[in-house]
Amino acid sequence: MRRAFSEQLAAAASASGVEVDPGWIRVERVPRGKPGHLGSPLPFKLAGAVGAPPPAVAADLASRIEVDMIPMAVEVTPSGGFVNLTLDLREFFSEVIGSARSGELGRGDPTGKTVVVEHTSVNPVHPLHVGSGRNAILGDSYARILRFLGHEVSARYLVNDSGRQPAVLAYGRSKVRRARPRGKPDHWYGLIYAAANIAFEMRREDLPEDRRRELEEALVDLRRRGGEVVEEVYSSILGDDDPESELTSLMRGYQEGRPDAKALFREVSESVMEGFVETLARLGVSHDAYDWESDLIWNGWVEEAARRIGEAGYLERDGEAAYVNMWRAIREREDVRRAFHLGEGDLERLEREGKLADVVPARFYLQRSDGTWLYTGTDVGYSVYKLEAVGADVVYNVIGSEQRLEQMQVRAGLALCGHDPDRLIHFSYEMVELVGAKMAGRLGRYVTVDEILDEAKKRVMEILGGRKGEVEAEDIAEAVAVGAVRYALVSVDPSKNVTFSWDRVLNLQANSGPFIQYAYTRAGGILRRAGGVPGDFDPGELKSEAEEDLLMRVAEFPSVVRSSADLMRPDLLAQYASDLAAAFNRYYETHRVLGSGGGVEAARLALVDAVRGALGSAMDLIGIPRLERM
RNA sequence: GGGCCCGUAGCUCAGUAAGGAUUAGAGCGGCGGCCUUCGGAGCCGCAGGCCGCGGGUUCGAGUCCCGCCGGGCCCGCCA
Repeated sequence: MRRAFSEQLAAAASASGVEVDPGWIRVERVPRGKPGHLGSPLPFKLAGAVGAPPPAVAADLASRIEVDMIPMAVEVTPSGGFVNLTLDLREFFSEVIGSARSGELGRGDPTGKTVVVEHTSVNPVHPLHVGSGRNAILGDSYARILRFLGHEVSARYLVNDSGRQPAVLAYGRSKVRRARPRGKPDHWYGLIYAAANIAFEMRREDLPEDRRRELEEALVDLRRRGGEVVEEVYSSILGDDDPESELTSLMRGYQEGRPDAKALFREVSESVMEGFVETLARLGVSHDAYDWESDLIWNGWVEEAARRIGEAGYLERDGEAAYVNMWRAIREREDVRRAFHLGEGDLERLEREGKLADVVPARFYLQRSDGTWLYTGTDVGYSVYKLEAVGADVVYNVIGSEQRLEQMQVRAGLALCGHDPDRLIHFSYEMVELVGAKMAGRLGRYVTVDEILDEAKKRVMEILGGRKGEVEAEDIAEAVAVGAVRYALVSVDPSKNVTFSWDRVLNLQANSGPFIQYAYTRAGGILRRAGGVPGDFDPGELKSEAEEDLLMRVAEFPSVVRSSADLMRPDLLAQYASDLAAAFNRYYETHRVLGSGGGVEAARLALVDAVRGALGSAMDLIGIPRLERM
């Protein structure tokens, strides 16, 4: 309908001598007090070209538009410099309500496109913290959104088990072979990893004094949390003759598939992953597949990628180490320039200003001189795997903004393997900071997703008091906690850094997950007490401003879903859900539904059901659990 | 040093993608009401803003362009 309106506007414009692209025309909701329902400021744009003042242009355009060609439209009126469209609200509402109630509003037909969303992908060396939580929740929400729009979505987790970090953990683990994990495995291994990592860093000869102090502080905290095990890992690595080369040989052994290394690494990584899966399941985050980095190496995908880059003529060696000659590639190939988002002439400009090295490092290393693969190398292999083995048309990598350069390098690698780099898209988000300090997994300093969920749940239990049976209270508290945490992490624009605050995450009032859940249960409550919604109703009975406003918001749902997908902004849906919940609460305070009688009651029940449908869909897309009672 | 991102009430954030019909909106915190016929995890009101600063483009700029200031990130044979 909006499209039909745009097309009519474009046709009218062309009749008066100006060609415009219908997609370029803005159509928005008309503010209160102005005529019509949808309006466009197009006349302002055209005024210059036509040589007439905007109101005259508006009148001219309005007179040329064929109202009959626009579904559900009754009238077109000029209003100042705007052209406004009046809808047949009865027909419009009847359609919106119908599709909102069935949950189909905004859902896309199958597109036949396969889309990979890689998200979470935390190295299995310490528990999930708020930062990884943001990734998991953004990624999971985005996967849900794309699925809703009709794409075949495969959500995937890259288990990074072959790099230096897992090797540090495995090495630390080897120092306390007999110890049995206590508590949740990812938390226990997190302590070992941090202890080992600190030991490695402490041995560096050029360690600056302030860094040493920081490490010592972290160690004190670790000892307090982990006791003997921490101490043993730390002191035995400090006492080793040459832990660096042992680490290297361990890593090489694993990448080559040596049985002893394999047993050690897999034991460690698999236990940590068990902990992750448990936490992610609590959050309602799911993956269709876990791809192990080591498998990609053993199955030859990584080697194959390197081979193709070599075949293309851009793989060079520095001893055993292998790297891509990026400058030559970017000079010679348009697709590699595109991988770095460089347009026509950008390269020349960078070269002229001597800034090429600042934007594009000359060498992109795939392999170390000891023959082991770097993360960057396996990532190129993985990207090829996603396109060829998984069959993705497009891949979204949900990865922190600090990996922006690496992601462009991988895109370049993909181009050199013969694929269009634009099929790999970096869904970037900024980091979560703690108030006083930065989070540092390597030092064991983080706020974990588990403790946030537990704390949120505890607070909800307090509010629930004795109101519910114990089992029911548990379930409700868990669902509310999940809603609170997910909302807190999904509701901020991914491009902004967020400072972690307990107040924000544990907020149960307006502008929160629980606020949305509450509005949803209220709507459900009305419908439940009514014992069903009459099949027949007349939307003409919905006459008040609040009702019109509420329905217009429901009607906006499809375009919000579309925007959140196109812009990679799941937060738009969180905002939408919160606004719709608030509008519903206001409506609830001022309009009695049950007992309003006859046709009015039937229409209001249908409206409530429509709100419940749209709100429920929005909640599903950002993973806020629907609750019937709370 | 260079590149990318961010800078809106005391605090946490919407609004910037496609500049428009507002008087720039929420929440938290503060103050005051609704002392609950559909569930009060709610609703209503008050106080609180040179939209970082300075230029420019435009009929119109929080939104676009340029410069500056402040914060974050990247520039590893780490991930």
